[in-house]
Amino acid sequence: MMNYTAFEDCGLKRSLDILSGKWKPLILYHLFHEKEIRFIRLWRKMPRVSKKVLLEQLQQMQEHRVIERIERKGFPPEVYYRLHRDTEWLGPALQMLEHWGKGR
Amino acid sequence: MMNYTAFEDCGLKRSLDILSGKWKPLILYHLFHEKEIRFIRLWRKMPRVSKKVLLEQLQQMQEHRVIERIERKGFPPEVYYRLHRDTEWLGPALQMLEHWGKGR
DNA sequence: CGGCATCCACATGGATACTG
DNA sequence: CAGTATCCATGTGGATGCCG
Repeated sequence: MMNYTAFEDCGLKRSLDILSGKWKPLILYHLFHEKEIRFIRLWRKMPRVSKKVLLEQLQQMQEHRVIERIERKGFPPEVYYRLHRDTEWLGPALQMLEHWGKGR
Repeated sequence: MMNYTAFEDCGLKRSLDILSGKWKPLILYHLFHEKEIRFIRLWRKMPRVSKKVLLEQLQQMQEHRVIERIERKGFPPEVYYRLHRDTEWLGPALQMLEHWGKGR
């Protein structure tokens, strides 16, 4: 078996804190599909979240460099979100979790 | 890039719900190290959790087949916890998360 | 349209004491 | 020692409305 000493300072906890929550996995799902998605469109895909909460989740994910925010000036405003590069390479791990999760 | 259609039914959300929380990542950490650990010993390693909460977390993890509970009859009672086999093969994914988490 | 400000409900975690 | 029962604090998510 592998050496799990790496868990010691619990980056694991930090990751899980960052990626989990009521809506973040769903957001991740959509961003893995669309690469770049406009806020209003993302919101329409998740009709059960309030705008406030969706925004909060997105902001937290920005702070943790899970996603990036792209703003195109003008009126009405246009804001897009996309995965951060660092998150893309996490894809395989997330897919394992996805697969594992289906068994429960 | 990979095909992330697998996220569709959001096993990802289920996994993250199951593995995250205030103490579960820590519990996982200890179990990845010790393989089989007695309740009281685990508790002493996590002095800031109340016994009640620790027990709750362990029970939930049992229900989701993340860990197994082993009881050795007698008095005083002896109860051990260990990772479920299905969780062990998740190790690599968790290590990626561990590594990724350190960067934030 | 994207983002805030309020106010609020409820689930989750916590302190403590008790039992077999 | 392992597990339960109470009671309680608080944070996270939610409904709604306003603003540039």
